[in-house]
Amino acid sequence: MDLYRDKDKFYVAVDCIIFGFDDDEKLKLLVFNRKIDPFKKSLSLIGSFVQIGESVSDASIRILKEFTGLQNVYMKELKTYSSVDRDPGYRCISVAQYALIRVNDTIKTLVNQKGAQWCEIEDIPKLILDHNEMVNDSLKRIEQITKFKPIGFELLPKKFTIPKLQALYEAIYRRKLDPRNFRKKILSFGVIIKLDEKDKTTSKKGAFLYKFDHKKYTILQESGYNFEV
Amino acid sequence: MDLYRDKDKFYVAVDCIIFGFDDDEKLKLLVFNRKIDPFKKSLSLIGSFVQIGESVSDASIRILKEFTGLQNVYMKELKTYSSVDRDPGYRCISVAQYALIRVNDTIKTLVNQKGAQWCEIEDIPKLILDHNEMVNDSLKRIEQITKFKPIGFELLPKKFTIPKLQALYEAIYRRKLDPRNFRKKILSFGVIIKLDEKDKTTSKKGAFLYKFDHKKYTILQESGYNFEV
DNA sequence: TCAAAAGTGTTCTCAATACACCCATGA
DNA sequence: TCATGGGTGTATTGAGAACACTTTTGA
Repeated sequence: MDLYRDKDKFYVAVDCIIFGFDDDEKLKLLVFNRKIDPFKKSLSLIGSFVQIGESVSDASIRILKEFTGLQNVYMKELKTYSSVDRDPGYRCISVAQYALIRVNDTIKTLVNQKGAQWCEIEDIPKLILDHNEMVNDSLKRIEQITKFKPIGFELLPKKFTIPKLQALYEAIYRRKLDPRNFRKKILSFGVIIKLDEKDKTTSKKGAFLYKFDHKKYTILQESGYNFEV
Repeated sequence: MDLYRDKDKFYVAVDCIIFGFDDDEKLKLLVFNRKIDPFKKSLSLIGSFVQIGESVSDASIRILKEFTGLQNVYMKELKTYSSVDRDPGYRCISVAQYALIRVNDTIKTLVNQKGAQWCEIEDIPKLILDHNEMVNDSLKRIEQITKFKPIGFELLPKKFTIPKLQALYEAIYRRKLDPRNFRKKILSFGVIIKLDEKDKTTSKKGAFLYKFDHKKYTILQESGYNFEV
């Protein structure tokens, strides 16, 4: 006996809003150039159908790995998109997930091989279905979260300078920040460690490199210092 | 040709975490006494399968109306629960939604007729599947949101006193608040209007009644005063 | 020597907190 | 008249915002 036999079933998809940060200090979005139907030759987020033997989050981890080779990425659920007519072809519910990654050459190569590309946040093209809405909703969410949680470290290399970190936050907030206040606030979190090296690629004087203190961050989080939204 | 024919399909459910606030100044959760299989005689959240012709949010509005008679309720998506083994019987993805409502006698009667009941937040029984997890996640979320958004008004009658509103916030935060500071902060939002009436049911002196200024609230929200998380 | 980015300190304002007494009234 | 809950004001603290100059060094 199937108790649920008269219930409707749905295709369930995940769509990933993947933000990348590169040396050019601009926030980018990963978009996919569709080579097959449906929506051949259009742009979309990267996504996939959820398979019966995986959770929604498993599915998003799977496709993120496929397109970028990355695992253990900062990725969170945004919300579900389920309007009856959101996909005119098929009744499909999508769970949007946003992720933040640091872009390097390996990733760039893989992304290209997969037929995807990075586009600038200030200049996002028309995407299929409700994907532009998903991007806008994610941007809002990330702005909110960075107010309470030092989130940007996922997007930077292991060693980074404070001016680089500031550039990242400016890209996320889309406005300029005061360098003195920014430095003060970031250091007050107490989760970055100053190194003895300098990065001289962007100035003659050179800027000190820092690293993220994962241990301290974990301890802070666990001791009730709750950033999470 | 069905492009998606080889893709898996899922039962999709909504489960509603409905918080109610009553004259006894305690926050309550609406739970359902299951009279049929699966999980006959267990307690669960109220929920339903999403139907092919409705969105997830439509489904939650539908069942909230069925159990409480209410429409236009403050209800938000929490997140999806999709572990492969979350429901041992069937592969089902659930989207949890939380809602805040004010309890009155009409609602109490309807809730009882439907085989549901209110239980105190401090003393939530074992619920089926991952429903206890959903409740805990909602409580955290609501606590977060009330920090930035004057949310509690949904839970009070049209006319209310400041001490009542404070009792509600104390129920949500599960701690005592200072009456002077609370009053100052609430009034500083500028979204409640003092009336000429007093409520004398809880004290001899009586407390002034206030009403929520929906117009002003909407204007504030629209003019970029973004409370939303 | 100078252009260009890195680094530093102080003041001001505002919001959050802590805290104690008077008021009005029905019983 | 008094017990009960309603209502008010002030001082303190800390975080965030505004703001200008010095340092370093390769070109």
